[in-house]
Amino acid sequence: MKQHYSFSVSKNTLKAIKEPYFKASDPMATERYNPRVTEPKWRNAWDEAKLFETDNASPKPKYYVLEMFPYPSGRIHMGHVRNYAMGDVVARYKRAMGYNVLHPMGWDAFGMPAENAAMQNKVHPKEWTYQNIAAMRSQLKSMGLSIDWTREFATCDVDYYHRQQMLFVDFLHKGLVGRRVSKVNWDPEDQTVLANEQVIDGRGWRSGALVEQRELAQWVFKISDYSEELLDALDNLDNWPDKVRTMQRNWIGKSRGARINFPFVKRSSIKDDELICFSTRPDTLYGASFMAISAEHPITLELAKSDPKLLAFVEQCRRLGTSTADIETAEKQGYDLGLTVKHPFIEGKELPVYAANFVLMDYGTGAIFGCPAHDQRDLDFARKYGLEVTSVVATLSDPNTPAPVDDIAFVDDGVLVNSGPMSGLRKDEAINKAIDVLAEMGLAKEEINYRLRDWGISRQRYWGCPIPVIHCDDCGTVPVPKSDLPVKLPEDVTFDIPGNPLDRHPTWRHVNCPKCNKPASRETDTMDTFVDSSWYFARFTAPWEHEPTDPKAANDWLPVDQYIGGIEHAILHLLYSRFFTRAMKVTGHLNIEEPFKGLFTQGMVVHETYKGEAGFVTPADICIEESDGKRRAIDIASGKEVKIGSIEKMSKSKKNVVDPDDIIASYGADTARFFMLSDSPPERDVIWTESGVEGSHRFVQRIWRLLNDASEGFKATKSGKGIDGKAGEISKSAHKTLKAVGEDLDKLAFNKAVARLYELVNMIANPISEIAKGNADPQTTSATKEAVEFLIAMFAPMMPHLAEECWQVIGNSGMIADHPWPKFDDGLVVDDDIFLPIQVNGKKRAEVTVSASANQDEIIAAVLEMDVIKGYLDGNKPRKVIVVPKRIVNIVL
RNA sequence: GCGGGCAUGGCGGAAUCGGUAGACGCAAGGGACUUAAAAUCCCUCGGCCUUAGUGCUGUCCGGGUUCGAGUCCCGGUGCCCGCACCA
Repeated sequence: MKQHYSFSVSKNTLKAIKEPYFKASDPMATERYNPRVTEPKWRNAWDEAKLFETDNASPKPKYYVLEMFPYPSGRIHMGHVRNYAMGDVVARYKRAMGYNVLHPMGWDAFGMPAENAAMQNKVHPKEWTYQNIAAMRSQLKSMGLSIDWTREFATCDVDYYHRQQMLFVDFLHKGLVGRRVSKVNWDPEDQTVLANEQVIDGRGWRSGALVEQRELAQWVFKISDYSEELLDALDNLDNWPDKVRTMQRNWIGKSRGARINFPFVKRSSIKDDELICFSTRPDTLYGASFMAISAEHPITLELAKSDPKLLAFVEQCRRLGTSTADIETAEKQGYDLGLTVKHPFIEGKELPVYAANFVLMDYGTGAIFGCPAHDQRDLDFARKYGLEVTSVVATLSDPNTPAPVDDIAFVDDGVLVNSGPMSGLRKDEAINKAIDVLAEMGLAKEEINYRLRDWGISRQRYWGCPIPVIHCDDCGTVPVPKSDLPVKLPEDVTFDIPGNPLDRHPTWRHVNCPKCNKPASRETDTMDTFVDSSWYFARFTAPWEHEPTDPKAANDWLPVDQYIGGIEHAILHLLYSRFFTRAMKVTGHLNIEEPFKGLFTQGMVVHETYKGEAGFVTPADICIEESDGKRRAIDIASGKEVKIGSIEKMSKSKKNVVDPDDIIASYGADTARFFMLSDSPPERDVIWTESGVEGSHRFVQRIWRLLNDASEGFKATKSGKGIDGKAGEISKSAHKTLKAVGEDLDKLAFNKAVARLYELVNMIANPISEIAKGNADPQTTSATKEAVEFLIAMFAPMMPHLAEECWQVIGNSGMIADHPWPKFDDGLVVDDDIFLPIQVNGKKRAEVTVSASANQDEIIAAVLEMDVIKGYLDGNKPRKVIVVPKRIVNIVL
């Protein structure tokens, strides 16, 4: 039996929900709202009406809202609740606004955890995954999301990965896929390859193991061909957070410079005539004092064959890790190769060539010229090996003297000096000039370099989409013909030893070559799971199609109008999806470039941590006591006090997770959803607190009580606008709130919308009480009923079940989920009288209420007549009176 | 190191274009109702003050622009996020 969320304050509330509650003094009083009964009831009603099933053929304008689909880990967590609550508000709001809304759900279902579970628990990954999906689907359904479940799929469904294999084959034919033997990041723990994007601080993003470098034949998607386009198009994604765009820009890492040839002078045994390097600062060539090439550079490797000491140096560089700590502590090291090159500008000058540990083989050409005065790494290196340091850039403040360089290189903008044709030019001009001059000499050309590498997708795993390719000794790699697709995963596999089960399967890999029919073997690598999530949003538009997409449906629905998910996908998933959409355009599956028009990255759900003698304690086992203004956490089981620790992201290791199931069982889905939308701005982290949930739940009960108490009065009245007096005020508040909440929801400012709902309820609470007592006049009752209808419509996207129940209780027919968003009256959102603060010399001293039609002179006259103001004026005339219409009056003495 | 962001009561946060700082919620304190508790309702709630006011002060710190600055500009401090030996 599940223990409910046990805080001292909440116990009574929980008890009260379980038992009907009556006011002691009034046996006729309203029963408490019981979400356990009403929530399932309304979910059934929506299902039966097929309210959220989306028709592609509907003539209404389309709106596609999508939350990043979950990995089926087993149970949903609060982060999911927050994510899907936000998406559901948008979906329901847009639906009410008259859009044909597509709001689907699926499962990012391939991946390592299923294989880990298979190894640990002797359960097949497929079984484990589908069980988890079933459990999580039922949890998500209990949230009351307006999802079209008829479009649901999991990426591990054969139906889905079949289409992914079709896409792969199409990409292959269009030259978007390559096969390369290359150095790859090998995760020794997971025994698989990782993309650069999946290596964080030199460790596998999932396993945390130190990544090794290995040579492997890899399938790659040629994302780097799209570097420029992916970069340029970011400028137009103006409904994306700047932060994400910046991160992608940096990741693509464009830099402009020159590819420069340095002819060898002393060339030893090597056959190359020249050393080619890349530099973004060719302007500083006059300050060059050495050349450095990577330990992995072909010239280094060639020389190392006959030089044991050099070979030792190369191996030492390889051993050096790639983690942050290693890089920061690593000293610049080099090995003099005994070669020299000719300086392109300075007659007779030769530069020595070193192999160096700080030069990367996979950026630029793996070779650089060292200009110590204007590059910190080069300076460190030069100081260590006693090389000359020649400053050739002057500061802007002293443009004739080379900037002095001691331990810190001068890298800022400046004026070139002692630099031949570049002398006297500013940095940027000098770079252009250098490229021009070198180009004329035939020694260089302009070059753009990108940091972005091709996307290696081969994974030596079982639980992924098989790469539909066959290796034939005679024909090479042959794609599986489309008529032979899908290449299904075999189910009879074992996980008792590490490595890829597909590799050791007795029969699966043996096939005949589709071209020559001789015995051949299947590719046993599967695709990186990021491939699965790179096009699922397109599949949702027509998941029934035989082809990967129905291009018309895809073009009609895409791009996704509002995509919502975590910032952690800012680079990987979002960049891959942008590439995939382009690749799908090239292969005719759709005709757009960008998959996501609007992107919103929501913050995490965080919670306090509690630490006892035996480690972290979960919040469900804690009771918070408060006395003398101090909060203490008590472990319920032992009765001992535990330490209240820092606020952290909810995680199993910190044991600070709150199970959504418990919350929904105790308070209902609406309370959980409403709390997730309250208080914190959605892009920021939200702190889960029990008292906060209590507050949301109080609001639920308060609305219910108010509307129930007055339900007879409402049923007997038609709703309408109030003209004057109390009724007029109520209508103004209601219409103003309606306008403001609409604007807030358009901006996804859920926390502000929530605050306005509280304000409106505070405003109409008294009139509702009067109606309940039978004391209200008909006009007030009518205006209040309209305000209540607005209120229900406004919180319906946030608390959909409560909204239906309330809609019914005030005597309205139909379902609010199917009701259009109300329209505010322009005349009611402007005030007749305007309240103006009055400042004297910029400090607030008084206030005045004037008619909205009053002109500036009338306002000034009225203000100057006020006794308070006369007191400040002391008989003098003000030097100046500033009236900002509808804002403020400021009198300057 | 490079790039980006943030800083407002006891707490989460509001404050549209430079115009009443602290909406709304939480917590806290007081009161009503009750045999009692819970629930509910009402009140107080940035700080300071022998003058309680038409008072002073207050949005990380120091300057500036302005009739007026949480908001804009310059300089600094602290924290957070991303990338990182990228030539």
